[in-house]
Amino acid sequence: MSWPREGGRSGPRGYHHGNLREALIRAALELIAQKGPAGFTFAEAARWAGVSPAAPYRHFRDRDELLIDVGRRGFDSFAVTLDSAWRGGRPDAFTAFDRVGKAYLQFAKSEPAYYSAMFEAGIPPKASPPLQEAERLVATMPTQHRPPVLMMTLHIWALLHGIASLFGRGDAARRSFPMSPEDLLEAALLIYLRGLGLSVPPLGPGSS
Amino acid sequence: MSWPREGGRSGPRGYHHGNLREALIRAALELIAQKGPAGFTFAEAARWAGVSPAAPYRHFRDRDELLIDVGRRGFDSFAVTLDSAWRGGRPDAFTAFDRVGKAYLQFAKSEPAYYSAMFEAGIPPKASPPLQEAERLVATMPTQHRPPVLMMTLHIWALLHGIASLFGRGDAARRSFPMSPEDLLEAALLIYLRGLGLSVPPLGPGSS
DNA sequence: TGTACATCAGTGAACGCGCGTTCACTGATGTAC
DNA sequence: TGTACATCAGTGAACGCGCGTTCACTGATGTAC
Repeated sequence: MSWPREGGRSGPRGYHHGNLREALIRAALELIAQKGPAGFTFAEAARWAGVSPAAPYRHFRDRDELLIDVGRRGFDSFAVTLDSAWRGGRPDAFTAFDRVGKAYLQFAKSEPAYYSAMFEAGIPPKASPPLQEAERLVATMPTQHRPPVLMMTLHIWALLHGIASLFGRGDAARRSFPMSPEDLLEAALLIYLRGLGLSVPPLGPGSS
Repeated sequence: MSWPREGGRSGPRGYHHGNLREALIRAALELIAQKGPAGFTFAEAARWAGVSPAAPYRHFRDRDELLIDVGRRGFDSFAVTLDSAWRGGRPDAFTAFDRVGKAYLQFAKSEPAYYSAMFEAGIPPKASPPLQEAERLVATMPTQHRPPVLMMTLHIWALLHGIASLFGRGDAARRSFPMSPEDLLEAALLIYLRGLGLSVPPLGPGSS
């Protein structure tokens, strides 16, 4: 919380906002989190930033350009989060990958606006971060047991996205069940990897 | 294609539409397929049905009531589709379940409007059809190998929803990869069930 | 079979609203000399 | 260090638009007798 001239109107702000571009992006995130990607308007973002409705046009050509910028930042931040959870694959590939999976769910929960801007606003995901992480896991497997890397990657991505979308969202779209998304994910990963012939830690309480 | 007085203006239609409620629902489906659940408007649905903007109020209290009706019909139709794919679990549970999974993907692809109205419009899914189908599969397993039924059910639902959302949608949100969603699903199911200790048919070409 | 009447399912005009977008403008900031 | 000026980043008024919604209305349909 240390960006200059933040939205809190602390002190005289003067004619120039100082950091309107950032303020608009944060406003968009706030509004998307509240009403979904389609429910956010340019005018409301301007109002939220305490600025006239014409001001955003100094920074974004139109509403879509702002939305795309939000999505792009989401992917960047997502990639950093997952990459840092991997921690060089230590102490072993499965543990590291489980961490990545949980970071994925955590991101979907704590940044629902980013998540829906990325996966529901129709923005092409370029090189999707989860793909790269899954490939890392496969690369640690013994060659003879190694399944088609793309297939396995897509399986795990689909599983993560499914769990995150159905059970792990931080917004109103969440469905609630007696199991936490994290436990659900860990169990599914163990079962899936065992099905591939890997020896994985036993499934049980306290393993998370 | 045999509903009375369809939108095609064939012959004199007269003052009364004849089947406006149905026409509005079909208009909503068309518009949702084009622009997503948030992009459809009451007024445009009326225009699409060839009727004045006030007419829909004779059949739906407001826009939301129409959307909820669409979602409800989607769930009904979804349940019928999956149920019929199960075909009493014949000739064996795995084959039947694979059929259900493919019917799931097929539904998401051929009815993207229903699918997004059901899972993205914030409508509570009540008793979700996929849950019931997964429970049927678990019920056929030998007792000693039977995993927690709810867990397995949620795993498979998440996998289906993930594959459908990321790779198998019929609308613009689809991502393309060299593997078909159906092959992806079948392989994932086999690996997962094998991970649970079930003996399943070998994975190979021609198995779909 | 006809007629009178109630009800149903539309019309179309009107309203207030918020949005996206433009325009000429102006206060604030940075820079050359 | 001061001053003149260019550029930047806002203002606020205005526009046309489509939406949701209401209203009194009217044509079409069904029904009692």
